[in-house]
Amino acid sequence: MRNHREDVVDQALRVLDTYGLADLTMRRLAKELGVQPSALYHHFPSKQLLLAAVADELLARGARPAPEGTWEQRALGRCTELRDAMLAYRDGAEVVATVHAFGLGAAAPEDALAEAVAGSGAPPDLVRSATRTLLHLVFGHTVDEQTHLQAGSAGAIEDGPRERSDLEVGVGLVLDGIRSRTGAASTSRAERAR
Amino acid sequence: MRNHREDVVDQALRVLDTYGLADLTMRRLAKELGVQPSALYHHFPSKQLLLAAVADELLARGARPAPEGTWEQRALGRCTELRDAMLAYRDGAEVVATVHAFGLGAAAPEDALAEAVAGSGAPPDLVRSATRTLLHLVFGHTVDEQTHLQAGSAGAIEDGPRERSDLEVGVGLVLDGIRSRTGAASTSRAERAR
DNA sequence: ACCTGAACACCGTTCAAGT
DNA sequence: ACCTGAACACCGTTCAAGT
Repeated sequence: MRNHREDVVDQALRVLDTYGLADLTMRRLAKELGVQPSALYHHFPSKQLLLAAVADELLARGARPAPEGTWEQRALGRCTELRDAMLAYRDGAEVVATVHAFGLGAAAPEDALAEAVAGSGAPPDLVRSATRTLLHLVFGHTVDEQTHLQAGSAGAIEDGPRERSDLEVGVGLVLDGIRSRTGAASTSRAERAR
Repeated sequence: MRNHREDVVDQALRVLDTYGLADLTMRRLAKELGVQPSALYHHFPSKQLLLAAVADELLARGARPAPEGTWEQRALGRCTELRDAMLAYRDGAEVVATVHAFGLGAAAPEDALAEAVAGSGAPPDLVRSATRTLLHLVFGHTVDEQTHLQAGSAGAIEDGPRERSDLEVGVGLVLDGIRSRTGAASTSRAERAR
């Protein structure tokens, strides 16, 4: 029955998707792996760090080839890539958002988004702020969306299209904001606005 | 020892601020009130609904008089009001964000922000999307900020100013985005962008 | 390197019964 | 209306010991 780290993460993702985050407990996961709960601590020092690995793997599985086009199209592409990756697993958005709130999780998704935003030509400080703004927006929106999708799974009328456009509108507002700061005036207005 | 609903919420806020969200358990709260854990279920049907009442009270205590000025100034005022209210209690941002993610909590804070955003003259759909965008931004940012503030309380160098400006930059980007959609072209570009 | 067995110190919630 | 007492079905984590 000897498991490796990857087996544990893989089974955790399976438990998450099947039973939800509330049932993704160390004991439940151990049982599913045919092992004692204490055995998990050979692979991860805490549940929190196990969850971080789960979030990283979840996002890695939803990764897409780098988007092409204008920087706006690439930024929007990265945002929807994140959204779709989180929606692909039950409670995926909550897992990723929680891990991020604890300051854990890989930096790759944020870096990829920052690369696209940097394409605007904005100064580094603004790129950093704008990237974090977009990340918060995608996380918050997707947690909401997933909650409603999962709660309303019994409902007849699906409000998927409205949700989708809602994220795109939000991202669009931020991208417009970046453009309005980097486009017209070459005076460092963003610097003084602090 | 007979407690009312408000006594329970008040004590919960005290426990939250003193020991943090992880220690705000039904059993701990009951002990602090000099009561059996089961007694709390006379006042609230579940911990989740107790937390919702705690989040509402926390925001109510941080409420400020309606801000004046342009709609941008009023919107920013509402965002910083929310931020400051959450930062006033230990783990306040996490409590409010969690309650909101579960679809609970009062609508008043969102309504107040929506009122300011509506001052832009944007169509109702855009006001709704922009308001939710700002809310996600404020929650996400403040959870991050509070995590860092509490984690780095032992550190010598405080990065408060950078954090503060970071939220204001993010909000500014969104407000600029709204203006760019409602200002120049009166053609309903926002409608077609869906 | 990976796991067992047993324990420690907790959880949220229910329910019959008391005043 | 508000609370007690007791129970049910769980948690995350530690640690000595096994192979």
